[in-house]
Amino acid sequence: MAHFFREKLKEKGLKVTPQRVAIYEAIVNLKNHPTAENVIEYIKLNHPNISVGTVYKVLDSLVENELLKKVKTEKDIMRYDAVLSNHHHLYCIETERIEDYEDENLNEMISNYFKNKKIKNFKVQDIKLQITGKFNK
Amino acid sequence: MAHFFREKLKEKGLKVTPQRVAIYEAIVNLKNHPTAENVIEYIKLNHPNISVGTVYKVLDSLVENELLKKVKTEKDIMRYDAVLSNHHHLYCIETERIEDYEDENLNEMISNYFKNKKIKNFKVQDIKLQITGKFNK
DNA sequence: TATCTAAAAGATAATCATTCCTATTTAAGA
DNA sequence: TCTTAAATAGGAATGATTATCTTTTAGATA
Repeated sequence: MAHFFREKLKEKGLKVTPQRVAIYEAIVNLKNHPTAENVIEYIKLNHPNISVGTVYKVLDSLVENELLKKVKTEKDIMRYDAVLSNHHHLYCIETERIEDYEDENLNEMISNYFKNKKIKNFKVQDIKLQITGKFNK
Repeated sequence: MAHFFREKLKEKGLKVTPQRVAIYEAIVNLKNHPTAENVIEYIKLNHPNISVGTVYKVLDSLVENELLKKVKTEKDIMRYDAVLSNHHHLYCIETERIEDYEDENLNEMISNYFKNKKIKNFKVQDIKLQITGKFNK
């Protein structure tokens, strides 16, 4: 995992720094699509000297270089996702929980639909589902 | 339009104030899913005495009372939508443009799909598509 | 129509996540 | 090991949003 990340950084011409590795690991370990603040808090435990500004900068540059994804939320706070494969999200209406949802059949069905049905004046590049609902206890 | 809004306010037990009407009209007139700031700027033209705090408070309460919807964006800025019917959004990757996309057939297809295919431990309540791509010039 | 009252608005201060700035440090190629 | 551009630390600045407190007002009631 860390190895994959290091390789990806190199590919993109980014330096492999302990800060970047720690921040990436934080996102992976934290699960549930952490916010920048979640990451900062988590990072502090084992890397108390990594500065807040660095976390923001690293998150931005990782998103820009496609090593992380941003997840849209109802709230105005950004959350981050280390899963890069094409997937959708389940949003819980009761809690802040967000889970990944992968479904190849669904992807295929939708992609077929838009092969026939064109949207006027718009070229589709990517389709993501926000599936809102409730997790069973 | 303004009439519909006034009735809705009454239904919800909210007072019909000039501020609320002006802010609602701003959202409708501005099209393209304005931000709070867009609204503030627009409002200033004809209602220079409506305060910034009021705009935020009104937007919040209208969303809470389902007279407006929030639109998720890549950026961490919330945008607002006066269209309440079930619809999806087209996001332009080049500009900030967001357009509504209504498609009954699509809704039906997806809803059928999830009638059969259940998601484990999750009760689906609503599904929204974020369709990313490019508008033709 | 005048009175009353809770709700709403205004004004401004406070908050707080994010960005900016600059000196210092460091990854990694020569 | 040396060099240098890139990255980080630390802290100040920003700016959107929220909170607070006072004044105003919508709308119910008499």
